[in-house]
Amino acid sequence: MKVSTRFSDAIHILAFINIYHGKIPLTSDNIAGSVELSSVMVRKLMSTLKKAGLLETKSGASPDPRLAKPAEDISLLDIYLAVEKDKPLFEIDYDTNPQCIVGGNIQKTLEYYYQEAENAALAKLNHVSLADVIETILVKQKQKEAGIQK
Amino acid sequence: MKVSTRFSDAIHILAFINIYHGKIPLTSDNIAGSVELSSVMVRKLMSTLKKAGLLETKSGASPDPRLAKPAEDISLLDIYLAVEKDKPLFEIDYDTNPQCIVGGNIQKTLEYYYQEAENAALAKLNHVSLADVIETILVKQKQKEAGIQK
DNA sequence: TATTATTGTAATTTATATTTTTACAAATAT
DNA sequence: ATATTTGTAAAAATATAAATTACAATAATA
Repeated sequence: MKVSTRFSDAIHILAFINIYHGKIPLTSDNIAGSVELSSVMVRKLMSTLKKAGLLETKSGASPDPRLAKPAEDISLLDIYLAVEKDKPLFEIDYDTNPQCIVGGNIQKTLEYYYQEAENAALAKLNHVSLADVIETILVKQKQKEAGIQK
Repeated sequence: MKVSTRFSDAIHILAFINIYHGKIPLTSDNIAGSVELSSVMVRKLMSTLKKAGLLETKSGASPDPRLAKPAEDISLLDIYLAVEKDKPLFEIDYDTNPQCIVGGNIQKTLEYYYQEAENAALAKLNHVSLADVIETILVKQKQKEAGIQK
């Protein structure tokens, strides 16, 4: 399939809103111009983030979206779970021959080991806040402006 | 896109070969019957596993594929890297507006944090061997035969 | 109050990743 | 020799995500 960049784009949207709040009108069109996504996709993602309690938005003219809580209190895991729900990090093939010893037991076996790996990754995401991401973005921008290549 | 189950299927194939070696003819067609995958896909995956040094195969009639080393010495990470190569666990949207502070710096920022999370997951996979997986499958099969539901 | 800008959401279309199918030359056992 | 099977490529089918189109609902403002 097409590769999904929902998670990456959701972080982008929240960082953009936090950085540009009060500086430019935060319409879905302006945000879409930075993410280079259709404004409909931006609104869909924002709707999802709103339902997850990470974002507050308004309908109609002069919208003014803002983070529902401080960027320090939003972890990358919060954002990941908001947009990916229970999508597994490692996919399991559930369409196997149940008559076979392997085909009949591989799913539950892999579920266990995959879960361990997934938990380790999500725990790391839980230790990174949106504020960390924004700070890193701003540092990289200053480095760029100072002519420092990395 | 269609969801890829390459990793899951590759583990299945290796476990199947290990368990049924010497018991039934290990043709790609027989293996495909357990994985419920086309025999062409099975041969492709086996070809990939062979190139990665995990499997030994023969062409022609009476093929006799076998693990290239003991199942204890093959980790799930070895298999993952063989079939997924450098495919990232978390996708980054590289198509953003480079003129924007966020769009111009988000990729390198996320690469860093995503890498930490990915490494944590892959480290867990590195601690699980194909032998562990096979043992778990055989235990689950015995439980099933004993009428124990889990 | 009428007008304008924008959101929120659904339906359709398009793009693209993955698997399946088809095909066949090459390899090997019998 | 013949039959079986691999290894691999090309084309078709399938699945999922994003883009596009459309429009009613909402809210600012002239």
